[in-house]
Amino acid sequence: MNDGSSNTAKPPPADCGGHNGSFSIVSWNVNSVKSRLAHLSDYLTRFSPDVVFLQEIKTETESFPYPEIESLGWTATVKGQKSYNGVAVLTKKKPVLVADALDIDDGGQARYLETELDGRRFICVYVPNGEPPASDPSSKERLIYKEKWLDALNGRIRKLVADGVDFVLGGDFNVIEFDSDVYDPAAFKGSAFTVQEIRSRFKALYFNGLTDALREKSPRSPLYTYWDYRFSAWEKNHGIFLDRLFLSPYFADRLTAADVDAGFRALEKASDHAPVRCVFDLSSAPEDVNE
Amino acid sequence: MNDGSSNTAKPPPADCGGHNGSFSIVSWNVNSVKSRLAHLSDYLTRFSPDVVFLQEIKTETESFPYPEIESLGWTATVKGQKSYNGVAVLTKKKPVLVADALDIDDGGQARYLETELDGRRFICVYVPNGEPPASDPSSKERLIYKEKWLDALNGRIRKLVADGVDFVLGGDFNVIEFDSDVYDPAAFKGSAFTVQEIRSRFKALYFNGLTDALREKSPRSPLYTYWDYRFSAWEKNHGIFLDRLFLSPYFADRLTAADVDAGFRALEKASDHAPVRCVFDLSSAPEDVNE
DNA sequence: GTCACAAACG
DNA sequence: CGTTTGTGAC
Repeated sequence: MNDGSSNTAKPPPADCGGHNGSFSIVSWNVNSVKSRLAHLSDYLTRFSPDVVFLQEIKTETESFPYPEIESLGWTATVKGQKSYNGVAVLTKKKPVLVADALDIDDGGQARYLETELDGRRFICVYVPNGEPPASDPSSKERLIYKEKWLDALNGRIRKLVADGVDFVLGGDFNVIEFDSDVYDPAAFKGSAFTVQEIRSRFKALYFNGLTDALREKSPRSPLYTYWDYRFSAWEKNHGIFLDRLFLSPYFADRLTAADVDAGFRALEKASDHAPVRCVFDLSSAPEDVNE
Repeated sequence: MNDGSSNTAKPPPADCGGHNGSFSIVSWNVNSVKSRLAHLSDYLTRFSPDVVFLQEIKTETESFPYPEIESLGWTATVKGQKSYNGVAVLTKKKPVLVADALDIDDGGQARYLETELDGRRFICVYVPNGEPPASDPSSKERLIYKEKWLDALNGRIRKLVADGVDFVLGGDFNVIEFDSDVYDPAAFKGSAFTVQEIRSRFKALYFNGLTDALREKSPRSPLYTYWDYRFSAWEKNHGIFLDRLFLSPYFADRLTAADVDAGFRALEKASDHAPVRCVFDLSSAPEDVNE
């Protein structure tokens, strides 16, 4: 069984929220921001993250619960869509909206949001799932879309790196990088989460010099961020590592901690994803700079 | 505006629940017993009624929430149906199921439940609405069904009275007896709630010597038990008196109180009907017996 | 299993 | 407005 005790949500350390140079960023696939408003408000109040990436808000931009989020002290930059997908970036100061889509012809699916604040980019992504619909299990259409989407993301990231931009790229990547990232690798063999066409495009992100914050710092093993609602997946700890925080070198050098707040998956009416968080010390030059 | 303050739910008097001969019966159209389980549990715990008539439980007999009701100390006798209608009688001791339908050919709509306990009958009814469907506003089919149903009910009641059976007949009668029983009589003129064919059949119940407990004892004026979910009907007190408790002479002679618990209509996620209650003193012979 | 949505009903 | 049912998604 899984009670999430090793990662149950707890009060923030005193240096959270930007004091003393501490800076924290969270990514959370909330599976409907309206249904998750109580949990999200609770998270914001307790951890006071500086930047929050939300995926699957499942509402249109105009219907985002701005009043509730703003009353807690955050401003929301939103790319919404009816029923499906939808991403948002919450920040304490109003950012510049750099882009609300990748350069891809996908009928305007709300999966990408790039914001800039104090010269840094905060990029929220919801990578396509890629599995065929139940009505047409042999269709490759969604897989091809996922491949194209990851190609476009790699193109964008390559450009930011080339331009020397400091950024954090977080979200639900819908990729199982290693067999050890899923409770039952055999069950996902050949799926859009594991096939070579997808894994290779995912790994290309690293070639741009990015660091996976959770892989770097989280003590959790196995490192899961998603547990299906069905089949008692949470109780059996049948999870998958899907949610990621990728750091450009500037942020990677200043990373102090990263973890999965699995306690939020244990709550009543939880999202099927837990929030993932990374913490930075932005107050001083990193240790290795002086070596 | 309507805050229900004159009838807000309050703790029961010390003699509730069968102590000292006090005996109480409630009728409540819950509009889905599953959706109303919290309110119903609250009601049962606070008022401890001896008999409860539920209408519009909107679930099949097997899907009734027996565990929750039984854990509170009641046994449920249920005539359920998928999606629509459905009636139940809750009692503290297991009753005999006398009938779960009237003698009428209606495709088995779950609208009638007659139980016997300690030689008394407790009869729960959900009278057909009778209004035509929106798709065919001139259809008389449902009105005719309502007429037939009330005829069958009258036949049944006549027989019980003739047999000298003591009983309480409670439920949602879907009849506006007098123009003063509705906030806007003009709006219901010619409707299946008020037309002569229905009112005359409804009034025939009285000819069997029954007493309307609420009309007899409730201080409420106007006496409403239903407020539409739409058009802010509750806030404007645009109500209708639809839910009734009819008493055979034995019960009428021992009636001590009857009222509408409108406070339950004021709650969040309320049913559109309030529970109606009558209280008896069954410990001694009634006053007028010795006169 | 938990979402969102669209009908139908009252 | 607030139920139920059905569909589709993940």
